[in-house]
Parts: sequence; C-alpha cells; structure tokens
Amino acid sequence: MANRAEQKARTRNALIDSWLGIIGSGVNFASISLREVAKAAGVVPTSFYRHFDDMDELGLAVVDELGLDLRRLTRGSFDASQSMDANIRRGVGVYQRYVVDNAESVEFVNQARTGGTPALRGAIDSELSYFSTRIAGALRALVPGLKPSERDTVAQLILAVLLENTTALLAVPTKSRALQGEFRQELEDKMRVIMLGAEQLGTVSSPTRKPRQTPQPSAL
Amino acid sequence: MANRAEQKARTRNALIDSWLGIIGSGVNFASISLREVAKAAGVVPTSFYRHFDDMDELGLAVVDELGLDLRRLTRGSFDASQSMDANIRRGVGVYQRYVVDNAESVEFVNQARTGGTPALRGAIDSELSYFSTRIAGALRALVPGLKPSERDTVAQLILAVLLENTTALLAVPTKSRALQGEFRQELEDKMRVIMLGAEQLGTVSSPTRKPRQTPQPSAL
DNA sequence: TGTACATCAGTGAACGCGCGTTCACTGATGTAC
DNA sequence: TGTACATCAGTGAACGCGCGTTCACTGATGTAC
Repeated sequence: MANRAEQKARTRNALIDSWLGIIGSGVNFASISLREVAKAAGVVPTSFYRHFDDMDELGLAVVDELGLDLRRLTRGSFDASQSMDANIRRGVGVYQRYVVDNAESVEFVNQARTGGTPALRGAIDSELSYFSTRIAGALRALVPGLKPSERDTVAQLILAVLLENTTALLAVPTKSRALQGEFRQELEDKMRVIMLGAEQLGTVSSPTRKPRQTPQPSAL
Repeated sequence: MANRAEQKARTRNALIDSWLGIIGSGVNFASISLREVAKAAGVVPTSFYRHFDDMDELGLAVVDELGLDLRRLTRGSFDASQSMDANIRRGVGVYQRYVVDNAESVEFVNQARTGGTPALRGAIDSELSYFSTRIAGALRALVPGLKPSERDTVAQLILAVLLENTTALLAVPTKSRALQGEFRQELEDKMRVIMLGAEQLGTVSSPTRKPRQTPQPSAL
C-alpha cells in the first residue's frame, strides 16, 4: 500500500514538525537533542540518520522551505501604481500574517540568525540578501529619485526593522485582535518614518534637484 | 595576605571571563556547560555554585554589567547644541566602539535577546527599554516638532537599526580600518534616512504647521 | 501472474562520554576574647 | 599579641542520566525475469 518514498517523506516531515513543535514550546533550538526529536516523531534515534546527517541539516532544510515562501511572498507584495501608504500597509500585513502563521519556523530562524552555526547563519543571510534585493527593486518604482546605493540603504533599513520587530511580534498573543492591531499600527508608523526619509532623500539627490524648503539644518 | 572577599570576587570574574571567552570562540551561549566554564576558570565544577545558582544567573550578571555601561554611555552621547549630523556621527561612533571593545558580552546579549530564557530576555528587554527612553529624550531637543508618541516611534526605530546591525558589526574584522569605516558609513547613512524622516514628520505634525512643499503624495 | 532477489527505512542493543548536582571534607581567612 | 573557635571558598568522589553514534538486524516494498 504505502509507497516507500511517500512513507520516507512522511517520517522526514514528522521529524521536522516535532523539532519545530519543541522550538514552539519555548526551548532554544540549539539545546534540542536528536534523541528528543526522534522520540517526539515516534521513531528510534537511529532512524534520524536516514534523513539528516545531523541537527544542522534539519535546520538547513527548514531555512530552505522558508526561502521558498519568501520568494512566493515577495512576488506581488508591492504595487507601484498604488500609493506609498497602501504599499506600506500591504507589506506590513503580508509580513505580520506570515510570522503569525509560521511562528515556529520564524522563531527558529530568528534564533539561528544570531545563535546558529556558520552554515546556518550563512544560509539565512543568503535568503535575507535576496529579500533585501527585492525590496530595493520595489523602491526603484516607489521612490524614483533614489540612487541605487540609496535604494540599498533604504532596503536594508526596511529589512532591519522587519527583522528586529519579529521577536516582539512572536510575543504578541495570536488571538488578540487588539494587540495584533496595535503592533501593526506601530510597525506601519515606523515604516512611514523610513519612507518619509527615503522620499526626502530622493528629492534631494534627484537629478531634477528641487531645493529642500523645510528647515533642516543638518543631515546629509 | 589575600583577603577572602577579594579572592572570591577574583574567582567569580574568572568564571564570567571564561564563559565569555568560550562565547567569543563561536559557541552558542546556550550550549556551554557549567563544567566547561569551571574547567576554563581553573576551578572544580562544584565551586561554580559558590557564585551562581546556575548558568542563567551568570548570564544575568553579565546583562547587569552591560546595563551599567549603557547608563554611562548614554550620558552625554547627545548634544542638542550640535548639528543633527554631528549627533549621528557621535552616536554611531560610541556604539561601534563599544561593540568592538566588548565583542564577547555583546555577542552574548545579541544571542540571548532571541534565544535566552524568559528571565534573560526580560532583563535585556528592560535595559533596552531604558535605552529607548533615553533616545526619545534626546529627540525632544533634536527634533522639537515631534509629538511624544512620534518620538517613541523614532527612538524604537533607531534602536532597532542599532541592534539589527550588531550581528553584522561583530563579523567585521576588528583590525580592518577600511571595513570598520565602511560599516560606520553605512550605518550613518541609515540613521540619516531615519532622521530625515523624523524631521519631516516633525515639520508636518508641528503646532506651527508648515505645508509640505516637496511632492510626496503618500505616507501619513 | 508468480518467483527470486535487491533495496533500504526503521529497529534495538550497546558503547563511552560529559553532563548537573549531592555530599562530606579541608584548610586558609576572619573574629572574639 | 596569642589562642580558640567560626566561617566559608574551594575540593574530590560519586550518582544517575541522556547524549550522539556504531552496528548488525529485519521485514516490507520494489524490481527483474
């Protein structure tokens, strides 16, 4: 009945899901043991090796999955024909929904970004670089005045704020519409400050240079 | 000769330093064992308990030390009589020097912020809240037009960008003036975007409301 | 369709190891008189 | 200053435990003919 490859894939998923479940219960991903994961997956410890060389490989598999999601999500999350504010709301909404719906995987990546092995951190960095590039691409249409290097700066800034707020978001009760809404509001406000700065920067450095008319004696 | 309290403090410091040394060698703080730390400190495992109940308490001690540094550093890191750009350069400089000079402690806090026990994360959050409040306070003089809630938003934004760039800074070779300079430049640029946004926001929401004269059809 | 053989996901016993924690101890430092 | 006692930082043996990894195995699934 059960196709061999299918059964193998099922066990593999059980290992990954068990691992994520333990992470979701509040344990640091680095202190979870292979035996613990195997046991939770209803499989003997030795079986683990039929699927992964070690725990690091399991982590890398999860990063790969998230990478695929990222590519899917960034397609069509920006729309230059709409207002900046609409784009901010849309982007923040997509991000927030994804984090809430994939809390365990995101929790893992959030930990591994600072505490993972070099291989893990490298894999995560590479996905995030891709993401940053996508944001910079969206900025070309959204804030036409920006130079390429400025787009990179702003893209990294946006990414930094998203990532930095992930820990806080993971702590917001999923069920509380009020608290989730409050988080969303605050994050949108932060993005608005950044985009105000980006637009200002774009106006200043644009080829069709317009004088800044609001009194700002300082930056740049 | 050796005063008993002094000797005890010396051992305590040896434990902390050994622990930080292991962290500095690239090991995740959560996977370092009590026995490992005791051994590196040249002391028997049982001795550890004369100083800390468990490893978590050791971590909390380090957080406390960093908290003191933070209070010292934030005194006089802003100067409303100077230009915004001067303040940015000063703030980024202080931050960068501190991270480079205290790489091991900062590495720990950077990991513990996402991967620590609830007690550890709580202690760190509390220090960072203090820091955020200090930044918001500095903004009162620096960008007078901002409403209190806007100052909070901008302060959190600044803090997020500092924290988010810490992992990257920890990976920049300490010795390379060129790479350190490049990092500083990029971080300053990010801060400038935020402050441009903040000043713009302050202009818009100020009681002496001036019309925005640069064409920005969107945000807020 | 039936048979004989190959594959390989999962098993279960066994290993040596480092772990956190307990306990009663030692002996130098500190204190009271 | 000298003596007798208290304190307590550090010791060393011992414990039971869960760890990652090895190995030869089993038996269901897959394949060749």
